[in-house]
Amino acid sequence: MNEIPPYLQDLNEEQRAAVFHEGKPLLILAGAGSGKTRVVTTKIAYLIREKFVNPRSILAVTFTNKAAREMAERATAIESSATDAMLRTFHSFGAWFLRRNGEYAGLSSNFVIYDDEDMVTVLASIIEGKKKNELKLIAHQISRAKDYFFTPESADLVFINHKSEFRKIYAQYEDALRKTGNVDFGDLIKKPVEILRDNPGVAQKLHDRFRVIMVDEYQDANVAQFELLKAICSPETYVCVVGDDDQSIYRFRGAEVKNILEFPDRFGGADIIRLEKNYRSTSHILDVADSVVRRNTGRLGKELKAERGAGVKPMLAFLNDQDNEARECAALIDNSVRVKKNSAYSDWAVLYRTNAQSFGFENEFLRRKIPYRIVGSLKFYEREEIKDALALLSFVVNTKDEVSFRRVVNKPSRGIGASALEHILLERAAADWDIEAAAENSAQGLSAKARAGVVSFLEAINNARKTLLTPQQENGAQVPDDSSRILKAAQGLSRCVADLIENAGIAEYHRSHDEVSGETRVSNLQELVNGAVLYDATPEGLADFLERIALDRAIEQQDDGESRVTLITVHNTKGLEFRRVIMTGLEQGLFPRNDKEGDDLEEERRLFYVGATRAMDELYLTSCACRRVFGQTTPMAPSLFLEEVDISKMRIVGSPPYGFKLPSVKEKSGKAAGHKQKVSSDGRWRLGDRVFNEDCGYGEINAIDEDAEGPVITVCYENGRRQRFLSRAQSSRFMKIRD
DNA sequence: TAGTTTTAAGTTTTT
DNA sequence: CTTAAAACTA
Repeated sequence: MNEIPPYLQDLNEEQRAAVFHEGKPLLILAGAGSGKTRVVTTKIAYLIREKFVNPRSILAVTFTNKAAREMAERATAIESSATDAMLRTFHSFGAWFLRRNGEYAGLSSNFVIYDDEDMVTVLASIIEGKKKNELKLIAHQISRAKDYFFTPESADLVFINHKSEFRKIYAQYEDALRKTGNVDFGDLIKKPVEILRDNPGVAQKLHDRFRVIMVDEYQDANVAQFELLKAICSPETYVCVVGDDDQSIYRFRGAEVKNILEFPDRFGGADIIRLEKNYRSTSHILDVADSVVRRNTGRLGKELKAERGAGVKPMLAFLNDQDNEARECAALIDNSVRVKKNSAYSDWAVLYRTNAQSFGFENEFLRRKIPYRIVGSLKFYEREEIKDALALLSFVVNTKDEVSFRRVVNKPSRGIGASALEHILLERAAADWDIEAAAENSAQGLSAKARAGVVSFLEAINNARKTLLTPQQENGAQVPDDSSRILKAAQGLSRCVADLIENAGIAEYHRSHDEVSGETRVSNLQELVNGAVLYDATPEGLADFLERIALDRAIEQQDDGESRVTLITVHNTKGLEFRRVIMTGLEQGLFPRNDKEGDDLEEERRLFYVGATRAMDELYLTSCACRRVFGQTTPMAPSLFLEEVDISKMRIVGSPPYGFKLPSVKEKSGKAAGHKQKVSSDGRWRLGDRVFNEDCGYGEINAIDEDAEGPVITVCYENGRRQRFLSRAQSSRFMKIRD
């Protein structure tokens, strides 16, 4: 027996088996916190170091950029040459492939990637008289179709939308998209599969390059991604996928759990290794998470064993409203960091179901000076001025880009209205679908005003292109000495981007348009410019920059080493862990979302499971009695999950709203617990009495305390409000109702 | 036709 | 409370 190298020593038996495994395809079923990232990164290092596999022939695919980065970091820490392995998301791999082989699908290497909003613009250009919401739905369905690898001709398209109209629109959309020379997200997966299928030579080259392929979070792969995986694997490729069916949370995006179930069949009798030892969470936390997800039918089922002991019980807090929730979370964190020696802000994460919920926490944390960072929050790249600037850049890169052209041609106002626009676009057919050429050729059909506008637009584009192609000229640097190269590296693309935004009048447009918000918009543009600093001032550099933005919208958080609380959506936490986690907003309609049922409800349960299993030491759940929605306070019922959860493993604080019965829990705990009584000392009130109040409606007496001033009564109303009052101060506005 | 004011409608989750 | 569509004015 060979001696075991140190980096393999702390692995358990199953983990080690997974790392050493070779030959047949391998499916690793890895529960939450069972060390699967560790297995993948160790395996990469092991293959390079012990099996002399060329790092360049290893491909590891993940679902988020963050996961890809983390994986690269950890693998490189063990084996430095792992830096040459390719670690990408599925989409980023698809883009990488298409930049090199797009010609086989009629794409040039400078395509840009359309987001959902751009899809809607394309649809709007081919369909008349549909509202934006309808177009959004169609765009969504086209995305789904591509996730399932359906073409406009596929018979199965009826499962997405049964109308024959949809088939027609999908076909027209594909046609319009092709003319722009660009791709949407779905194409990044679908087109590579088609190219590999139709061009054996291309496939052969790829098969020669990648001998080892690993997929992380495999439960989130959709049908098209599964097809891509098959297409990049040859019989000689070693394939290893890692996943957990209980953590599949992207069904809405076409993820198919059956990819996991069918993997052994589809990949010729794969070996299966289960990792069922959880090293992350204490057992009470796991029990709480498991008690909810076990209600799901149709799961592989597994016993996750906690290796860390029982720990403290998770806490469930019933609170009044979202302001209360923000304050309580802030107080909890602040207190913990202040009091406990071993608690830092960075140990904490506040989880929520929707991005919109982050606002309340941000405000409160700012007020209390609690340092935080927000993960995700796509808002920045959705701002109008940013989209304008990016559209301008996209058009410079690809002058067939109709979506971007429409967006910026008349911004600032150049007198080019709808009719002029249509005229220019009609000229495209004679100009090989190049819009810039079409605009040049369209002069005679336009009004004098529009003609002048077109000239000024073309000028701006041309200037931009000149700067991009010959960026060094402005320095007059004949000798390419070190200092000019350093200068170029430091300025990168950002100078060109800044010039372009100025010259094309985007910045001026926003400055003059609205004095108040104009300045913020211009400073947002400046931030975009700063982001371009690392990229070359060349068309390729620009294309790289745009791709990064399209595929990885998480704003680069500067790591100043300060310890910060993490604010994050539950979806975004996948693959992360925190010592202390607060899952907020456990209310019916919010989490789980609106009356989800069947498979959708099961997905929400898995989401709960993912969130809860992020916690290592402490888990807190909050549920509010009411919440502001559309600016109006509306009553909320506690989440269904709070009825399903194993309550014996939790501590409860506060009392649930009117009418909600926790399964087998004694009355209420908390402050009043010590001197709780059935009847008030003045005999006026009885615990559990129904009462009516003009302002709040029906309610129930929830607690009776005795004070120096006499009895204090607490009422919970059906609308979620709660009220405390002195018995003797109560007037006739209150009516008692006997059962 | 471009820009503003009024009115109606509406909240997932992400590559 | 915010955003999109419709209606309106210069």
